[in-house]
Amino acid sequence: MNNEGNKVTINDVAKAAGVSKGTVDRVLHNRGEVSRKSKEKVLKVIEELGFRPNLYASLLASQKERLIQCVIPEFQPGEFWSLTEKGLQDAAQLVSRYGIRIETVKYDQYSVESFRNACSKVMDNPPSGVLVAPMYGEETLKFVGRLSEAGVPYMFLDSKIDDDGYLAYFGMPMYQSGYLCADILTGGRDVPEKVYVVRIARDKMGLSDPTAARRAGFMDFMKGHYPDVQIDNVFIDPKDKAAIYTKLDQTVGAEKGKRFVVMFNSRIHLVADYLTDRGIHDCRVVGFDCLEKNIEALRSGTVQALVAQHTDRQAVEAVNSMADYLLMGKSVAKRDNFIQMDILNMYNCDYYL
Amino acid sequence: MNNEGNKVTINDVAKAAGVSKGTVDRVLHNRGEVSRKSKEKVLKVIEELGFRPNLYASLLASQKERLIQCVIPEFQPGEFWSLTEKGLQDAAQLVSRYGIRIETVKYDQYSVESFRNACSKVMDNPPSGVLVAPMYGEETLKFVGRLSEAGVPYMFLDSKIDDDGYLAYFGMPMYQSGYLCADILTGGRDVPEKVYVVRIARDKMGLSDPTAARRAGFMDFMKGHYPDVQIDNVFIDPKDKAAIYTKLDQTVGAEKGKRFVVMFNSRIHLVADYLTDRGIHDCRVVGFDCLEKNIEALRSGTVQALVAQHTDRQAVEAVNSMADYLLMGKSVAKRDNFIQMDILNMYNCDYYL
DNA sequence: CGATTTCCCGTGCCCGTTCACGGGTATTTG
DNA sequence: CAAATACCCGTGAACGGGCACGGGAAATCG
Repeated sequence: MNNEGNKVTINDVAKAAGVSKGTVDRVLHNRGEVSRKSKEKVLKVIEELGFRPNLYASLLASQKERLIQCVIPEFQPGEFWSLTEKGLQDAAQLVSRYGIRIETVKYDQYSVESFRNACSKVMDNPPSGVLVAPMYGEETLKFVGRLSEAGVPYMFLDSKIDDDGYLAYFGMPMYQSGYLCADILTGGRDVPEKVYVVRIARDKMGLSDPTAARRAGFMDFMKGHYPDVQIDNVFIDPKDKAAIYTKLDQTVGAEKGKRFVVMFNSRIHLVADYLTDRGIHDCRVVGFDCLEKNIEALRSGTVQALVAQHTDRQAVEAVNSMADYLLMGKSVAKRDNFIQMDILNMYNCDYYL
Repeated sequence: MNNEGNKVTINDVAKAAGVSKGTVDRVLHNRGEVSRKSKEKVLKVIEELGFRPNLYASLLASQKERLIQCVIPEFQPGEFWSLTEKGLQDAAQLVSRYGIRIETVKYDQYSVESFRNACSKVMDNPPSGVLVAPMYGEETLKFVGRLSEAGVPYMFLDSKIDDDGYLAYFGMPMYQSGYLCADILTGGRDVPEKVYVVRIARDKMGLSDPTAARRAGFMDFMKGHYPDVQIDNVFIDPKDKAAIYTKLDQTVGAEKGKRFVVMFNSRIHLVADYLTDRGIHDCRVVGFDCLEKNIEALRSGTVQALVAQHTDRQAVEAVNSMADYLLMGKSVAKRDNFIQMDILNMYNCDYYL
């Protein structure tokens, strides 16, 4: 019906419905000024003829600019979120020719205040669509509430909040990533009696740890497969560089022989630096995320494996489906999109980007 | 210059160059009838103003259908090439709105004759562009020669032939994939004194083995890291199902204790079936490619890891860049595109597709 | 030198939608 | 009953590029 040489134009519809194309257009974008009778007739004809507006003509004629705003945490070059930013930029280029502009609004992930400000900034001048990487549940709920009121569609990136107005979610299965990581760390090897779980992160007061699910997956795997292994948690505040070394000296560095080390956020390179400096080579080290510094640690052999996700691709997909939605009202195929988990080691990391 | 609100139209260019838009258009699609002087002037102005034709206007005006033909081996559902086919279908949907149609022409990879036929079929009605997954070097050279003559641009998929007229190549780094595979098979484990390299493939007379480079990478790794390990080659013709079992009984099945098994093509699931049937559970098995049957073997634990590539994504990228080329004469960024190598195990395979 | 050919180039319509504008009825108001 | 007000609806000019057509100027020919 609407396949192949679909030559049905708005004029055909108009003629068949006994009205003018202006009226058909008004019906299509239901912007009123049409009698109930005409509207029904037009709708029926559209259905019968299988009319689908020509995308090109439509976009050519309505040169309106659309804006997608993306709310993500701020970052230093090379940090985790920079890959997301890169994806957003790539996507921006792709959709720019559809008259869609991408803007990122950044916030300090350690400050609710800052997140709140970012949200207000978005609301000041409501865009056509919003992508948000949420850290603060409560605040995010308020934010998306206001978006809904304003009729602005939104999607979640990376993390998801318990809400049901969102159009789509793009992220990683966190629990499974922890499980996978545990398998890579141990798989088929003689496992030492002690495994160090290092956490170098600022305490976000009152904020749930985004890697908590990952940790849970890891723990469950260990409990199931190696119940006797002792797991040492090493918690370090990253403010003080020296503190990291001191703390690692007391734990990982204090022991001899085969040890396993794992981290759940993206900062495994800090541990790698430590191990290199101290000349420790008998640790099996596994971490997360494809930062440049982590890759270097892979290449040098200090870190054996990384579990990574193409957060850039994730961002691209999110922007694309938002664009599809805005441009042609096409709602997304899957609401929750889990991106693939990649295992990187020194032999395949060079082909990753 | 050409970023943001790029409002430069063909009329602006015409005015600035002191010609009419007709002339600019002729230059753009270099269809002649333009004096050398005008042409240069126009080209210069285009560069200076950063003019990029409006895709919509262009497509709206020239409603011509373009056809991209893809020559790939035929396959049974679930086999290696089915993923490529899927990618082609996905891509077809994406570019259909630009008036581009995708058609696949399949050939029997064990018959030169069949390949030759496929090529003639393409030449009978030359398309706007061609993607080809070549198996026969000589024949492919003849084919692309004829394509060049006809002015039809072409790209290579999966394998590359020694030729220099191709627009782009999308594939996997074969040698490195073998290296990676060896690392996964052995990495950090006690390695048995014997490793079985199984090859279940029809002999393509006179045809070079596409997995040869992979084998070489594997061997080099082993030579470098485990020079004392004996590597047994097990070559089986797949015609006879029983032959597979017989041969495996004589080799892999004949031994007791920890053994390693590896295959370089996509048929590791055949070995998995054998091992399951015989109740053998102490083999470490690593193979290639994300077939449904291979994934099942991963899930059941018979195969421990797969090295895979997103051949679907590879196909999508190839089609996209061909489309970009055809639509806007944009030549591809990278000529040789190596796709990432993925490591799959039972914990991440469910998130792969 | 006039006639013909070649080489270039400008003009104008077309593609299918969007949307501002203005006009024509039916209804209400003074 | 004329005038004002709703309420609907048709018209036509964009939007930016593709391309057929035809015509003017220069070069070639007889």
